[in-house]
Amino acid sequence: MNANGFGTQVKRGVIEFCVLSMLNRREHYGFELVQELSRIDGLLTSEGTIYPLLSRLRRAGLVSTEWRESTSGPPRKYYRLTPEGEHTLQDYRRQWTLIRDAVNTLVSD
Amino acid sequence: MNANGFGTQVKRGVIEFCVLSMLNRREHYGFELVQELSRIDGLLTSEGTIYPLLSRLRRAGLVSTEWRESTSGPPRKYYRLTPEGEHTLQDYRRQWTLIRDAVNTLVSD
DNA sequence: GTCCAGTACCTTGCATAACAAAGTACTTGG
DNA sequence: CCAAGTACTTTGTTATGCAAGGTACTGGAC
Repeated sequence: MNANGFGTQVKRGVIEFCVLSMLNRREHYGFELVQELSRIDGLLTSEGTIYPLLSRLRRAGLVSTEWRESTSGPPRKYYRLTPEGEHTLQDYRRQWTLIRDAVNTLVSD
Repeated sequence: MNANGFGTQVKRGVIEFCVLSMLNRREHYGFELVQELSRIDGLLTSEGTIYPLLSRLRRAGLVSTEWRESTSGPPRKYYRLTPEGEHTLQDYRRQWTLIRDAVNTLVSD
């Protein structure tokens, strides 16, 4: 309800969209997604958000995973979009554009 | 998770923002908000969403209410922004701009 | 050689909120 | 007189962000 709540609630919707978009560009591992998103003003997030999200995307068949060794730490689990994931992303893009424009119209004073 | 889920999740964040913006322009009663929002493509909503939201805004001190008779139906509960509500709206505007631009940058291919 | 920070994964529990559904009550037209 | 529209409210379900805590490996500082 307060200032923090707004960001939280909006992010609830857009984080999944952002993750799919990032995976559409190239594969990422989870920790990397957390770091890259958190570097962006307004999208600060944490492992407790991203890892469960990635599990859901996997269960839904939108991403596939592959373990790979790292030269400097624990192994990493890489995620990439499946064809179904690409299709879903397209759909999200349409919906995002719709909602974004609706909101911009409504809230402009 | 599916196509419907996306809209739901994004709306979870922006509906409150939209309602505050609409109340900033002029007072509205609840049913009216449901109808006006639902006319906008991408913001379809229902009474089960708006009435609890208005209660929360009232409890948080962001809106004030006033019952008024209608010439054509049951009495209406009108909502208007409090000074604190206006302040919160300003804050939401900043956050929305931040997140909107971040998402637009991220998801543009 | 031991300790601490960093990397990288995962899970549990809590709080929040959209929505469907059902309920109340008043008004108007057929 | 009763169905449909207006208008408000509440209950239960479900989803999800996040804090917090856990595991495990690596490398540098002391």
